[in-house]
Amino acid sequence: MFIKIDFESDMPIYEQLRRQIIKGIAKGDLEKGEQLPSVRQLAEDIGINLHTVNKTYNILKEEGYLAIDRRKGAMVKDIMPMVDEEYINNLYSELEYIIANSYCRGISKEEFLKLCEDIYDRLENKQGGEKYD
Amino acid sequence: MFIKIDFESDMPIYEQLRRQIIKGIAKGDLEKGEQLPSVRQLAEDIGINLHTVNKTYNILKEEGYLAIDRRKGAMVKDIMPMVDEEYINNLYSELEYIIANSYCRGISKEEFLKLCEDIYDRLENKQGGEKYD
Amino acid sequence: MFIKIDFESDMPIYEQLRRQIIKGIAKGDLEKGEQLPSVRQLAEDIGINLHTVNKTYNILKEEGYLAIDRRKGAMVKDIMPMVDEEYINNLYSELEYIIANSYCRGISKEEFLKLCEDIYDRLENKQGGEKYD
Amino acid sequence: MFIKIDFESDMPIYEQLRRQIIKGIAKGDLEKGEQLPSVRQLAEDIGINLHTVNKTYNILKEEGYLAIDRRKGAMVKDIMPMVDEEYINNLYSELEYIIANSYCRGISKEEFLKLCEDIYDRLENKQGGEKYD
DNA sequence: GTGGTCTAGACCACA
DNA sequence: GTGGTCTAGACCACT
Repeated sequence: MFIKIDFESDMPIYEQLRRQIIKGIAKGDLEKGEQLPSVRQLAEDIGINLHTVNKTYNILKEEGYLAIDRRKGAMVKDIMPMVDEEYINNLYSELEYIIANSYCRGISKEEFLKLCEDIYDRLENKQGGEKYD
Repeated sequence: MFIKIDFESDMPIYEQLRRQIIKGIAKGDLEKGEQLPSVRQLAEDIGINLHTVNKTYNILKEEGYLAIDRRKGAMVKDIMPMVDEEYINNLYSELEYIIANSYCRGISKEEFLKLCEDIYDRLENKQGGEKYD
Repeated sequence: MFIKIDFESDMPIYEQLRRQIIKGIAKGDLEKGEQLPSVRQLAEDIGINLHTVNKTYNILKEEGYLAIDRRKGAMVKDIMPMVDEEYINNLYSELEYIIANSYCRGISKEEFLKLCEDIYDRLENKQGGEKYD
Repeated sequence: MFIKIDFESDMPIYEQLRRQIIKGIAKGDLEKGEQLPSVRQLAEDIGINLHTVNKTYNILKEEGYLAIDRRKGAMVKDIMPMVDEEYINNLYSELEYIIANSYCRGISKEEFLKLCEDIYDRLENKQGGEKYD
């Protein structure tokens, strides 16, 4: 599994896990329709509590990333969650803060955009292709 | 004061306050060398406890945004904090997550970059010019 | 626990506690990776408020002495904090004052160096050997 | 005047001033019997409150560094304060902490002693000779 | 049970 | 008046 948890981070474990799964989906490491490890399995692999994995799965289900089937466990949805107004507002507010912070510290618009572009490009090229790394 | 706290938010008040002050500095609402309200004053204005404001001020001091002068209280530093390796790593990791999330939801690279560019432009034009709002 | 607080001292409790923990680490009373008492536990043992202990733990975390693990609470880091320029400058300035003060009062260079050497030797011999006290 | 105050420091101004005067005496910048600027004068020069200078002078008088004459103001005593048990205890405890901190961070005994020796040498050579700098 | 957050009120040091 | 410290007690998030 590609999950790495930093137990000394300020960020809750369930949130670290959530973000890594989303990154995994974006990168194509987790393909649409793919089944995720069971709560028990993943918890053991990472060395965290089973409830923590469960919490993450449920949040991702709420967000529309996962479907949870009683028999087959969690799987990546075929259709990704949509962009609603709330998402845009949060994104805007978050970016506003990040950019303000970077701007104050002297990171130019060009540098920042280049960084974002690189990250996007890496995603687009990796899509469904992590086997060729 | 230009501070708005969302008491329903999951984000701690001191962190909301911290971010708004950073945004305020980036926008030029708070100018370099400018004195901030006293912890008591600001706490009263916002309707929160003075310790919460104090915590925010101290974090911003640690980060290099504020200086706490024994005579005049908190003020915006003349020199903004630098970009160090830790900052870049955090920024990268944060953006990686945000972009993964947006990418999954179908926001194109162009849309995302446009959004960032707009935010940057708004900052650059506002800098030192909040009088013309 | 080996902590002794002087409630009459001008030095804040959290700072006394911080120094004693650092001394404890240096002496080997607290080993790398060792778990510290919970804030509540230590606060009760010492007879101070848990927030005061919490403050000390957080400062030591910032300094790189402790890691706060979400599962196990505070523990001594495996890798000690580095010496950076800021540390050297503070050390120099502090020693400059201490030596000036001692020099004025007639403490000779030899006496002073001997004192430092003794303290160093005591640390080096105690390291990992507090069982033989 | 050779005084530099850092208004953003955590150390109280009166204590910064006190330490710099002691350093000044040790270096010979202030000679025994020499008259110090008046409280008013020094306060104005440094840009601090007159009470703050007054507090420093009084502490240094208590410590035995200064004599305060109603007519001539403060002057450096001909005889420096002695080393008493309290002084030694404080010195020891302070050094113990400083050395523990340095030791943890990997500063070797030799490095530390060299640093102290350098500071001592610089004092001894400067004694009464700052004019030849 | 752990630490994190927030509130509240007190007292003190500093300037 | 300023921030710094300490106490106290409550609630919450996380595991």
